[in-house]
Amino acid sequence: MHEQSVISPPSKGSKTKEKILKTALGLFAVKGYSATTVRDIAGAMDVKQSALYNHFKNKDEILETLVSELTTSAIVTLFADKESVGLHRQGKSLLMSIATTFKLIGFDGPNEALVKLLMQEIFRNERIREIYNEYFYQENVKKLSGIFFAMMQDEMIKSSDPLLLANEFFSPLFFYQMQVSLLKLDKKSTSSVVSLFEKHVDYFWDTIKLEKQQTLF
Amino acid sequence: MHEQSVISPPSKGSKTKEKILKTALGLFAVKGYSATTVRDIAGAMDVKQSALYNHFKNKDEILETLVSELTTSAIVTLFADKESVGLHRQGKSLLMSIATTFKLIGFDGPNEALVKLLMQEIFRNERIREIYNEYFYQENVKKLSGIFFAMMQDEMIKSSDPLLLANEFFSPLFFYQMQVSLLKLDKKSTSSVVSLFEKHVDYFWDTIKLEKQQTLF
DNA sequence: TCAGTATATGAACAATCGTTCATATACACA
DNA sequence: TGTGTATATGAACGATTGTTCATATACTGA
Repeated sequence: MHEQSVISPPSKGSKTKEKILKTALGLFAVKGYSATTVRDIAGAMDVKQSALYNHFKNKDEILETLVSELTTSAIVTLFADKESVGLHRQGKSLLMSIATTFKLIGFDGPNEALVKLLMQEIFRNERIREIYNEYFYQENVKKLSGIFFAMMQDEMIKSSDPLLLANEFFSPLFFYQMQVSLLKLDKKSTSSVVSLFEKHVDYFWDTIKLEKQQTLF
Repeated sequence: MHEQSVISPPSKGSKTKEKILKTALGLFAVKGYSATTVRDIAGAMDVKQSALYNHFKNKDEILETLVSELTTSAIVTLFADKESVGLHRQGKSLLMSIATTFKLIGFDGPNEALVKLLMQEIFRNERIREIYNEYFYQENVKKLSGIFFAMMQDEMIKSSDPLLLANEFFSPLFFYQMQVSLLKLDKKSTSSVVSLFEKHVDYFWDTIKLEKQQTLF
């Protein structure tokens, strides 16, 4: 997984390049891409703007690099890589861990910035829409569908449309995460929204669970 | 409800001013506010840019005017003005009409553009966040809470936290509406998402409804 | 018809934009 | 230590930005 040429020393890694990306991400998330100038980015890292062009051929390439990182970012991978088949057996606690992942993203600096960047540029940048739709929405909803389907077969939850269930579980999490982002911008309290993550899982599980007998945990 | 001063002739209404707003809204929705130039707006209505300054003192004022219109726009008023106390008696059909309102906004030109403008600028514009939060989110969730509370008292639905219910009902609608907007940008089919509006109401009502003949205690 | 007001024009402005490039400096390796 | 490569600098560029303003045109009411 070398990001550059094979010849370049592996110990290097171009520290400045990463600093540019980190700084640019922070600014893009706050001011938006087109309102952020190259001088803004350079100024924020105490460097002249011409220096950036040793690492990126232009401003667009900075955005594109950040966007590329989205595909492997934590904000699109809600499930641990386990890929285990029996994942659904965890039942409610699996749903809770997914909800927690959603929640934590809103409180982790870099990931929070990525979400803000995504939300601001998704209406203008087709590539971002692609990544969002394919890696974030479709992929996760599909996985959720599979999990709910398996839960139905194992008679853990009531029988219904797994895809609908996946959407119904997913969309409030997305919404609550956005609410948290917005509240934090105005330094308002997020506690009431934060509690909704857990309440959502509680409520959701209560509505889908099938008690054949009392065999919980 | 005079929009201007009391002295100005009521028959007037300044046709160009409205055309500017309409044109600007369309461009802001597609390119974003800061990427849209005054020349873009003027050019789109076949006029020189200096002409705009007879109607607005600067570019910001155009945005501010559009933002002000948000408060009275259809996208924030999900409920008919009826303010009737027995609204909750409509039961499921009330929820369905709210969902339909959400759905239709995504297919009505001006409202769709307003939604896109709102979503793009909400992270940068505190005023928009205020309006969104107060008029759109808080107001509607509060009304929904009241409706669900009344439904509980009338034993139409199961007893639970009305505010949580309101959020659980509201957030998927918001999410699905955004999905439709995104799909339309790439001219993709929206039918599968569109069907989720109705499915959401069906599913949601099924989980909350209380069948009278059921024995409690 | 004419005066007065409202709107549109064309040209220009200062500021800022992204980008280039010759040059200076720092750094790695022999 | 010296040499070559990578990175940073300063200055400048052409283009574009929002905005102003004197002037021209269109429109209204008497």
